[in-house]
Amino acid sequence: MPELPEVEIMRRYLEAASLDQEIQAVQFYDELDKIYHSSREELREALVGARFTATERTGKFLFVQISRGGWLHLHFGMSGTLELFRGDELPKYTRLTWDFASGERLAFRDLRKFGVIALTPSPAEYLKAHGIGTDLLEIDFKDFEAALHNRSVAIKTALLDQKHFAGIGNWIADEMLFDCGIHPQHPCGKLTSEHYRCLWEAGRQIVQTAVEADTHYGDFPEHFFVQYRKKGALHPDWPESPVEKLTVGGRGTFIVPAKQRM
DNA sequence: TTATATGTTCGATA
DNA sequence: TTATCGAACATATA
Repeated sequence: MPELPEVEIMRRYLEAASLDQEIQAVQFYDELDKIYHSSREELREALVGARFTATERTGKFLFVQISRGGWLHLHFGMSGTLELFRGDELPKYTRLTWDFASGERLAFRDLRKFGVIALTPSPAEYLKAHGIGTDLLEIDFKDFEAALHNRSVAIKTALLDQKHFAGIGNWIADEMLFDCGIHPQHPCGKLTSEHYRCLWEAGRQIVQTAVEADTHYGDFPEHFFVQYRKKGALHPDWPESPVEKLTVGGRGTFIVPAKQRM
């Protein structure tokens, strides 16, 4: 579930669950070591006996400051999530736990193992090394437009690219394009300034609404496209134009054909 | 059995 | 050198 709003909710959850608690142990449950981008030894050494003291987030990239120095980076991939628990019964798909002196344990769960757990000297350094742009809520319209206006790729592909602005994922991209009545395969650079303006505003509004609803889809407004994001579904504003599925940039993409013409 | 899933990275190609 | 495309990654479920 992790796009910008989901990661923001995770950031708040992690703060509430763990800030300023002593980390008594770190335990590893991914036998492939797939998601540990720092070694087990480095992670243990950096974290055991330390505390988390602050958090930061850019797009889908979460960072946790370590009292002893340095930062921990968390990325949730396609299926990562955090869950607080107690005792020996691990939540399903737990890949790592931080065990606090209080007896509470924080699990990093991740069915598909596309997540990342890594040490880094600072968020800025990590983001620069990975070519990640400004958070979607931070970028101003001028820079947003500049990042899009001279490109030839499909607009949806450009929205999903984290290089210039970060945080948009598959469902938010579809939501933005639906809001603005833009076909996802429309060449990015051929849109008008009004289109870019609409996308910029829609992106901010969608993210803010999703965060306010705790990313619980059931609490989203009825007109949110994500609620009808499946083949054949009928959006209440377009009952005569069933949702169609296509593939754009290798990603499943849903549109209301009558509203989103090329 | 085959396709798909809310993401990123890497190699090939233009 | 830069931009774009497609496959790959690991696992469960329809």
